[in-house]
Amino acid sequence: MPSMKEMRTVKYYSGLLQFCQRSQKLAFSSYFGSMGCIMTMFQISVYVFMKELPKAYEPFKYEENIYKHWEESGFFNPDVCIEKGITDKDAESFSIVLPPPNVTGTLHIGHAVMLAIEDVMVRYHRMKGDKTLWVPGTDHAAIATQEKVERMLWNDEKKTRHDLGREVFLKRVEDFAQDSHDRIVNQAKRMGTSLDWSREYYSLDEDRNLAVRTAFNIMYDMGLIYRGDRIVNWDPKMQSNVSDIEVVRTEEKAPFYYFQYGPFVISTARPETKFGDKYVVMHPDDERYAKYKHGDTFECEWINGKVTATIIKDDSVDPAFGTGVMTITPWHDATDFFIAERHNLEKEQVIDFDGNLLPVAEEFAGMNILDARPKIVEKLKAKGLLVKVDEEYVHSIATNSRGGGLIEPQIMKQWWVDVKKKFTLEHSHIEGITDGQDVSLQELLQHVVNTKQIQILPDRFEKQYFNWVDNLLDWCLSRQIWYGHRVPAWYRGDDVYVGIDAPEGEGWTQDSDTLDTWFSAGMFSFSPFGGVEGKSEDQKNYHPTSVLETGYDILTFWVVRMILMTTCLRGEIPFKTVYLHGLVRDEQGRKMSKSLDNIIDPLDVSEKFGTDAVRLSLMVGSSPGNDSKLSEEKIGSYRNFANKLWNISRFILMNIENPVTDVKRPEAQTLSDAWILDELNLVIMHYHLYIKKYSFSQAAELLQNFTWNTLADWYLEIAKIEGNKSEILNFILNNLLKLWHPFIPFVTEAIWQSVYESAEMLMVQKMPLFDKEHFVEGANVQMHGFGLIRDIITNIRSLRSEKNIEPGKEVGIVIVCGEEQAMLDENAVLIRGLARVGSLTVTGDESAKPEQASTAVVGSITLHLDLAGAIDVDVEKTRLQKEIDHVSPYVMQLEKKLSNKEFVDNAPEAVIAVEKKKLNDATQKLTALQEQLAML
RNA sequence: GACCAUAUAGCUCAGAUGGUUAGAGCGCUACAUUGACAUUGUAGAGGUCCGUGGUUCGAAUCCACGUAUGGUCACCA
Repeated sequence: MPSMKEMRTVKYYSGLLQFCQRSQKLAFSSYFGSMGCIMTMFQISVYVFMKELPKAYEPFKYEENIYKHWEESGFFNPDVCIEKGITDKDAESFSIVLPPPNVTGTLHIGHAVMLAIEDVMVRYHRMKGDKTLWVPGTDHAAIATQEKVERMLWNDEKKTRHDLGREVFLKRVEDFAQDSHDRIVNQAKRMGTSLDWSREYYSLDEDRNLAVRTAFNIMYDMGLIYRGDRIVNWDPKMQSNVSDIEVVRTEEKAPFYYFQYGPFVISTARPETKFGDKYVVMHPDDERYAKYKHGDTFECEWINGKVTATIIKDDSVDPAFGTGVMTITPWHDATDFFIAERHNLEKEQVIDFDGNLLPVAEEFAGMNILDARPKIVEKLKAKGLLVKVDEEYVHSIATNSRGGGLIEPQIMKQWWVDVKKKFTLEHSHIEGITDGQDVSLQELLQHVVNTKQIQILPDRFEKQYFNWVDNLLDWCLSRQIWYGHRVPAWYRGDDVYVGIDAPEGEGWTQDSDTLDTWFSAGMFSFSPFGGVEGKSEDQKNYHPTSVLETGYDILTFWVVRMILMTTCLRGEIPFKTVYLHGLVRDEQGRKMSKSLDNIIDPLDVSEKFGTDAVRLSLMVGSSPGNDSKLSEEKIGSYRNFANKLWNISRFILMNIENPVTDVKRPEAQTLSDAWILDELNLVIMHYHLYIKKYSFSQAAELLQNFTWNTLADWYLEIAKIEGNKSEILNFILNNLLKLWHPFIPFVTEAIWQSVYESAEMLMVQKMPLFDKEHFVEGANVQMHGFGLIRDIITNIRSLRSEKNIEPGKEVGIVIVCGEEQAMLDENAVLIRGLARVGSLTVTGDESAKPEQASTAVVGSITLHLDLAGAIDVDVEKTRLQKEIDHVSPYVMQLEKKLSNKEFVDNAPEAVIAVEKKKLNDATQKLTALQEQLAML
C-alpha cells in the first residue's frame, strides 16, 4: 500500500519550513508571495519528495486489502468483539437482519442504498460499544428465480421445465442460484458491508426449511392454515396461481359489447366467458327492473342455443354501470364468485388451465380464448343478438408481475392462511396482549403498530400499512411452481396429513405444490437465528431486531408478513423500528431500467469513483421514504470530498509530531484553538442526535461542512500561521476519522492505519462522545470572538475583490474599534496572514482613518481599506449607498416590529431580546455607513 | 373513487416544536495557481418559498380550498 506512512518522513522538512515561516514574523503562505532565498532549498526538497507520494486518494489501491483486513479480524462477528474485549458482553444489543437479496442475478443500485444505510447504522453502533450484529442472507425468491431460469432455458434451448422434469430443472435453478449468490456476496463485500458472514443463511437451506415446516405445522394445528376451493389468480403461462400482490393491472382499451339476453341487454368485454352464464343479476332497488322478481326464470336464445336463466337481486350491482344488468361467470371472475357464494349458485368452469375453451363452448371448444373472442361476437351478431359495440371502453387487465402472463381467474383447491379467525396466543411478549388471549392475525397486525411497539418511519407509511391491514384478505400460500419450499402436507385418498415429517405407511404422497416465498420470508426476523422455538443464544441476544431497513415498495409484501408470522409463532414483535428508504432514480427522475439504458451499476461506479463516494452519494440528499436522484456527477463530487479528506489528513500528518490514539481534549492556546474545539464538540453533539433520529443525510452534511468549510478552509490555514498545533490537530483528526467512519469506511480506515500504525483498526475504535463539560449554553464567548475575526477577514477580502486588488498584493487596513481592541491585537497575525494585510492598525481613534479608503462595517467595528490615493469617490459612494440601501429597510422592519405593542406583549422575552440585539447591531452599522458616506 | 406524499435558486435538495435580511452542493461569473489538495482557493450573481384565502403580534413552516406531479388501494359486468 503506498501510504501516508512515508509522509511522516517529510515532517522533518515541513517542520523546518514552518520554523522558517515563523521566523519571518509575517507568516504567510507561499500562495501570497515569494519566500526568502533561504527557503528555496527546503521548498524544493519538500516538493520533490512529495511528488513521489500519492497526492490524490486512489480508492482501488486500498479497498480490497482493507476489506480483507476487516474480515480476517473477525470483528464483524460480535462474539469476537466480546472475546477480544472490544465490546462488553453485557452491552446493549443492536441487530439488523439484512433484507436478503433475491438470487436472480446481481445487486443493483437499490441494494447499494440498503447496504450503505444499514452499514452506517451497524458501524455506528459497533463503535458506540453496542453488541452489534448484522446478518447476511440471500432469498430463493421462488417465482422470480424460476421464471428467470425458465426464460433462459427457452431462449437458449427452446425447452420448457416440463421437458427437463422436476429434478433436472431444479438442479438447473440451484446452479443458477449458486452463481447469483456468489456474485451478490462479492458485490456486498465491495460495498464495504460489515456483515457477519459466519452467520450467513439461505432462505431455502436446511434450517430455514425446518422452520418453514414447523411453522406450517403449528399454524395448521391452530386452525389458521386451511385448504379450500377459492377463486385464485391463475397464470396459464406459468401454470401457477399467484397472490393478489403479485398481480399488476394495466389499463387497456378494448371493444365493449352489448348483447341481447332475453328481455335484458347485458354488456361485456369478455364474451368468451359467457357460455355457461345462466344468472342475470341486478340491484334490488333498480326501478327499471322492479317487475322481475328474485328467483324468476326465463328462457332465451344464447350463443349455442336456448338457455334457461334465473334472476338474482344483489346490491353489489351498480345500476349506473352499463344497463344495470349483468350475467355472471363465477368460475372466472372474483366479484361473480362472491355473488354466487352469497346466493349459493352453481359455478361452472368454462376455460381450462391452459387458457383454452372447454367442451361447454361446443364448436369453440379447444380454442384459445383470444382467438375465439371475435368468432363468438361474429356468431352472436349473425343471430341478431349484438346490440352495439363501444370501441372506446377502457378497462384494466391483470397480468403476472413475474413473467407477464395474462391472469385468468380460476376456482382451485389451495392452501390459505385465515387472517380473521381467532386463536389463542399462548405466550405473549406483546404489550397489551395477555397470555392465552384470543386474537386474530389481523388484530395482531393492527395492535402492534397502533400501540407503537413497532414504529414505522416515516410515519405516513402507517396510513398505507393500515389501509392494507384493515382490508386484509386470507393469504393464499400455495403455488404450482417447482422452486421453493414444498408444502409439508401428505395425502392418502382424502386424508390430509400435515406434519414436520412424512408419515409412516403406504399410499401417502406429498403435495406437489410449493409455498409462497413470503411464507419463509415472513420468518426472517428470527429464522436466521435458529428455529421457531427461539431457544438459541442469538435469539435471546438479538431478537426482536432493532431495525428493519428496507424499501417502501415491499411494505405490504414483506413487512406485513413478517409481523404476522412473528407475532403468531413467537408472540413477539419482529423488530422495533421499520425504516423505509426511497427508490433511486436517474437524474431525470425516471426509474432505472434496462430498456431506458439508464442503469447505474454500483460496482461500475465504485470502480470509477471509489466505494466511499458511491455510499455518500446515496446517503446525502435523500430522506426516509422519499425517492432520490442519482447521477455520475453527484458521485464525482463525493469522490472529490474523499480526496479532500485525504489531503487534509496529509497536511495534518505533516504537522503532528506524535500521532496518538489516546486523546483528551487539549488545552486551547489561542482563540482559534478554543473555537475549533468548541465547533467540533457541537458537531459531535448534533451528529449523535441526527443518527438517533435516522437523519443520516443531515449527519453526513454536518460532517462535510465541518471538514471542508470549518476545518480546511479556516483552521488549517490558521494552523499554518500560528503553528505548534501538534496535539490539537491530532485530536481533531482522530475524532474526525471516527465520526466519518460509518459513512466512508475505506478512506477513513486507510488514513487511520497510516497515521496510527500500531493501533487497533478504526472500525472498532470508540465513537467520540459529546463533551458536556466544555459546552457553554447559548452565548459562547470564544466562538463569538472568533466569529468577529472571521467576519473581519471576510470583509477585507470582499473589499479587495470589489476594488480589484490583486490577490498577492498587500494592503493597508485601519480597524477602528472599542472594547475589542485587545482581542484584535492578539489575533492581528491572523488578519494579516489570511487577508493579506501589510500594514494593520487597530485603534480606538477614529481620526486614524486613511485619507482615502474603502469602508466596511462589522458589528460595532469599522474597517478602512487604505486606497492610498487610488480611490474613485463616485464608485465608493455608490458602493456605500448600496450597502445602506440594503441595511436600512432591515432596520425599519425591526423598528416596526419592536414598536408593535402586540409583539412586545405577546412574544417570549428571549425572542424580543434577540430582536433588540439585531436592531442595535444594524442601527450601529447603518450609522457608521452613513458617516462614511458623508465624509467622502 | 378513497387515502398518502411532493411543490423552496438554472439543477439536486436542507430548512423538529411558527420568531433566519430564507440556506447548502452542483452549475454560472470574475480573479488566482510551485502551496496538504486544480479532485483546489477567494469573492460574487441568482429566490413572489405553487396559487388564493384564513389563524396569529409574527407563516416557507399551522388550517381550508384550488392547481400540478408522483404513489398506495379499490372498482371496471
